[in-house]
Amino acid sequence: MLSKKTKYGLKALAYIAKQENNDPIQIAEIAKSENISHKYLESILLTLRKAGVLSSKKGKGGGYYLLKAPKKIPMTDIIRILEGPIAMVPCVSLNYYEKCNDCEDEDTCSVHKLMLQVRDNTLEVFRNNTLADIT
Amino acid sequence: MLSKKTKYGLKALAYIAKQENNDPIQIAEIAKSENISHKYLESILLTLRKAGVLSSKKGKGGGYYLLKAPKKIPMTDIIRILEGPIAMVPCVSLNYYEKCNDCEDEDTCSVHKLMLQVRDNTLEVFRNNTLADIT
DNA sequence: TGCAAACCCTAGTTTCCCGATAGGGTATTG
DNA sequence: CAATACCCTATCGGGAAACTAGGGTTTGCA
Repeated sequence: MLSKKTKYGLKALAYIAKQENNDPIQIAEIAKSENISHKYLESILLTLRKAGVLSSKKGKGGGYYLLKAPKKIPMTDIIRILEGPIAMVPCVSLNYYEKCNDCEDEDTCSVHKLMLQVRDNTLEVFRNNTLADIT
Repeated sequence: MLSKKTKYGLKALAYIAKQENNDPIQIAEIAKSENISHKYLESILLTLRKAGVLSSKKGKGGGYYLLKAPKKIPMTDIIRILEGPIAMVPCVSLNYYEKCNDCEDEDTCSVHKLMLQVRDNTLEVFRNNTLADIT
């Protein structure tokens, strides 16, 4: 299941990407439009800023804006920042690999093989979609 | 992320399906072989039994056995029993649909469109794999 | 018949983390 | 300098996930 953090983050990014120009958008505006708690959204945008997807401008007239063109931002990046691993099991994760402590051999593990297929398919969807595609 | 419940359940089912004949297998044997807590595995197998995937035999020499041939048991069934919805968001779930309370129109929702693609791809993997494929 | 093997079942308990809030700090504009 | 808006850390409640406890019931075999 997708966390609300990821969902809200995606919606917020889509909202920002939807703008004509790249002027900073205020948290309050996004929060109101997308029905997200102001404070919670703030923490999510902060995460995206630290990860280098967004940048911000302080003070009056400030807000958040994209650092790259929406077309240049693949879903894989955003999902990994907000949700973490794309794989359903750590032992098939590319970026967050972790060995299972209950199974000895991954090559013969029944779950491993199956989840590898799921990961590959999901990854393809996220790779073929950029922020521009979901606006 | 896949829950341990699902992971353990899949491993246990694969173990049972791997047997030559369909003689009952004891919980203890599976638990030991797959490094799963006996009691926890017991509750998982119980779920699978109630869902009609497994049946059991009580008393000495008893255990769990499959009700259908592994080839006839698609992954979709097992995943839905153990994990619940396959979709990452309730609003794109076939079997567990639920409307988002934060978004008004699903057709214009950026998250909705994306997650629909993911669901379709994941579903295809689970439909094309039966228990026989993961043994 | 009786004991031991195994499953049956309910109800905890513990741990973890998600979602959200609080409360201030800091920079910028006019 | 005052209002605006982002910056940052800490905390907290609730709920689910991952087991655990403790018995009950059925069955096979000596």
